Amino acid sequence: MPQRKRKTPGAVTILDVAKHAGVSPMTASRVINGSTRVAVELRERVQAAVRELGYRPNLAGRSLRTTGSARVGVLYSNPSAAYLNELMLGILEQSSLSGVQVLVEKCAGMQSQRAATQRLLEAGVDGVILPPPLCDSPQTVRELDERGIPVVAVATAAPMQDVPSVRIDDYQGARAMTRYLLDLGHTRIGFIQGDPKHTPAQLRLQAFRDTMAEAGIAVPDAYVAPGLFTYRSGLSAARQLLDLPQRPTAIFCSNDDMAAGAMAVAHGMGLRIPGELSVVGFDDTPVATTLWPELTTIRQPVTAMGKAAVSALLERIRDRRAGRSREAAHQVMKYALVRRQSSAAPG
Amino acid sequence: MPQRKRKTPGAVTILDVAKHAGVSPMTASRVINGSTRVAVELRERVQAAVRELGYRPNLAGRSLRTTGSARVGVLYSNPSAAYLNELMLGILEQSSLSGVQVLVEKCAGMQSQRAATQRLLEAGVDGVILPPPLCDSPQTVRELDERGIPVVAVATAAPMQDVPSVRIDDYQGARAMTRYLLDLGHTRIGFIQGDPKHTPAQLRLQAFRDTMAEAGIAVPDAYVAPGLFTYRSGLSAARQLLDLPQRPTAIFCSNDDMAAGAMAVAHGMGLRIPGELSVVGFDDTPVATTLWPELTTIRQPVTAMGKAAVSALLERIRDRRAGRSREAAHQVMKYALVRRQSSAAPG
DNA sequence: CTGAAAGCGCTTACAG
DNA sequence: CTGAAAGCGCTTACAG
Repeated sequence: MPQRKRKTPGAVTILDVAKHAGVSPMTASRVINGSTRVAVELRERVQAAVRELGYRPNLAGRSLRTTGSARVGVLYSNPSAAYLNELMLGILEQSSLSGVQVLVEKCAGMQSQRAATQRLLEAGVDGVILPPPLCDSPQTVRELDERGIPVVAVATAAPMQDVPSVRIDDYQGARAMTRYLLDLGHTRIGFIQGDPKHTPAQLRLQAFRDTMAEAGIAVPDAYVAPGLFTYRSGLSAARQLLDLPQRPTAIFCSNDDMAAGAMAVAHGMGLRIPGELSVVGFDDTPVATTLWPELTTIRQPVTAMGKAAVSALLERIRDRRAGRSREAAHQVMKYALVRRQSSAAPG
Repeated sequence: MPQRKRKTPGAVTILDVAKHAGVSPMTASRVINGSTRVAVELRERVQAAVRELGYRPNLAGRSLRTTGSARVGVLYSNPSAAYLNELMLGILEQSSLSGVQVLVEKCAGMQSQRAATQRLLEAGVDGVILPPPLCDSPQTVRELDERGIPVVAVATAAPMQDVPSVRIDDYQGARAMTRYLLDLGHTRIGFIQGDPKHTPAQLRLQAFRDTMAEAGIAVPDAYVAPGLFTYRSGLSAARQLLDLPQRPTAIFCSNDDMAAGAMAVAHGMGLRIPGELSVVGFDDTPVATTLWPELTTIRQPVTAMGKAAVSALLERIRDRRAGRSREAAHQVMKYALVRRQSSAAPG
């Protein structure tokens, strides 16, 4: 007999599992989704069948039934390319897992932001993810909120009460980094600020100041240089700091891109890193490991945050469709201080 | 009446469109998918309905019917983090659009590669995407092929006859870059090779040699330094080149990461870029715009290549399921020479 | 605790 | 050229 009915390899469905285990598809579904209300024996038979058949649920089928047809928008303005890349990786990965579509809109300035929001709405998105710095724009959040579109803010340091957020504790992270430099023996520590409109930037600076004050070390005004999170702004800030008569022995940059800029300046001036100058960053984007020496920084689990943002948003969307209403969840992910070769005790 | 039946915003289905246009869902489907076999009048009514209702097809529903349940594997070994990030972005984006699932496996060395392949097969993937350098591993390709798993090779410079591939023309790209440096007036041009096991690396070197030869300029052996596509290898290669008694006025690096390394060395030696040394790269990853000065490089549309790879693989999978067999398609994407600030006429 | 029925949104055959 | 029927794989109510 010609193998007309032969399944393509890998096309094991939940019906195959059910048949193989001698149960109904429903029972198989319950086991696979971890429902407790299944007899132990049946559960084990289903689990065995899943293993033997190599079953993997088809997410298109699942999401068609559960989420219905969800669409998630991402509205961003001008974050670092590397940061956005990593975040999008997480967003797309989770979207694919959850079977939702992703629409991305870029905007620059308030006017183009209204237009971008409009495009997202016309495309029928059911919720929007706001990466920094838009996560801190009350107008943006309000505009979406007024139209009944759920929002999740990513990496805001000042989460709004009723807007779910995914973030790390920027204050504690910057505090840990400052302590680390102090413990190495540095006392003349320069700081390059991030974009002051961006709440994490404010918090990182505050943590730096507080930690220095607690250590009883005065920070001259000239030791805190303005920056905008861009490489270019890191360059000029570092020049400012390194041209001081009494220059710092360490520079704490509010992100990795600015640290890359600071390193370039130091290299240009012939300063050895970390021998004559320690440079540390924040975020741990791919740039950190491309630099030489590799950058000591605070690891922010950006990809995981992207995934978490999608999950949080979907939960919000489902609640809304079901007419439920819950308090906004604020997820604080773990940061990590990653020691690499760009920092050492002062020479 | 309580709005029990009210649709959630954005949940416009093809049935809504059909009703609004006064046709059957099938006719609506045909119009939406661009079938020509529809009367002009009906087509226009459907198109109007799509516009007015803001209809967007639900891809989960579509893919459930068309692709069935496809799963795509990505098997990679050790490419640059930035390169892989960009590629994955394209792969995930297209997968989400096509409603297919993505499974990613990393391997290092032959043994772990067999294990990774095994895991992908057990997960029931219907096809595998091979980024560099695995795209050039005949063993890997053969192993998958023997089990009847379609493969698409990304960024191989030596596409195998019967394995579909997505790539740029590395030879022409490297040729264009070499010409560009020659046209600027450079004659002492150093070259940092990529991993010699990687076919694009071979081709880029060959193009460099050929173009120099055509220009009648001899390339001393010492001007071609070995590298492995890593930042670290770029560092030592650049040291080698810049320590020569008669050092080059320009360095052509086989990728951006190595160019970043070369720049660091130049900065460390106090060489001004591009005044005293031009540095150029290849790929245009995010690193290129993070460096200072920003890097002149060959733009490879990596994200688009990721999308194209998924599409090519899906086509292959569908053909296979339908029992069709076609010749393997080899897609050559456009590169672009991006002039930035790291290159200039010799000082 | 278990299962038969129905349907998520879409498109592939199959009739006209 | 157009449409009624069926089904992709899964899970949500609804009965027992």
